[in-house]
Amino acid sequence: MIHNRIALYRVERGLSRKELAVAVGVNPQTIGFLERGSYSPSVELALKLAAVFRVPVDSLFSLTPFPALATQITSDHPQRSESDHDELTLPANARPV
Amino acid sequence: MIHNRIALYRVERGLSRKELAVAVGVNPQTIGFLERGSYSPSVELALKLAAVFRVPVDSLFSLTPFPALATQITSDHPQRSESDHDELTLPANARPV
DNA sequence: GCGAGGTATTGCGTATACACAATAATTGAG
DNA sequence: CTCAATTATTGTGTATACGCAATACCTCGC
Repeated sequence: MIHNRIALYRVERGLSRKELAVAVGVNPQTIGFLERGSYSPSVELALKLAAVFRVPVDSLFSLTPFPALATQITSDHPQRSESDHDELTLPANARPV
Repeated sequence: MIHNRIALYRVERGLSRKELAVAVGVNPQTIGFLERGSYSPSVELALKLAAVFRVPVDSLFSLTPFPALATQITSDHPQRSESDHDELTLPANARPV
């Protein structure tokens, strides 16, 4: 089971699915499928998505659920600590967006 | 086209293909196939491999060829800089939420 | 010489990632 | 309201990731 933050990053960057699809060279439906179901694309696609968002693959895909945003945001202008982007220690019942 | 450093990391850690295969839950032939051909496994498998080696996915898989070791090694006992493990194609300005 | 462990290679079967088409539902702008 | 853009959903087809079995090669220890 794979979890991802594609919808999150996409919306944050103000991209439509079609735009993102074009950017990584797949069909818009593939993006849609990726965002709602949790399915595991090829690393190639994962790398392209990560490149578009300019984030490491590990912050886009995870074997464990991503924590909900509310549990991560401590301030509107957080000073980044080094290890913010990885692991979770939180309940699995929290729905990642 | 996908490139990877699986053989490199595996040998470095002193693992056989069978051991690595067991560690990530696939067949030894799959590891062998991964190491010689350049093919693109699922992110799930990529994440598991990265977890075994304790390195980011981006340092294990890349859309562009990895530089030969000789071009990277500057000293037999390098002092690790913060961004050594992150790769060539992506600038290190990763901006996690 | 022998056998054992690691690897390479081939072939076949199955599951699934992804393409593509069509339609419907939703929302926002006019 | 109408129209357009985005998204959701369903269905079909193809390529390929991966499992599994069998065989062969190479190197090392006996």
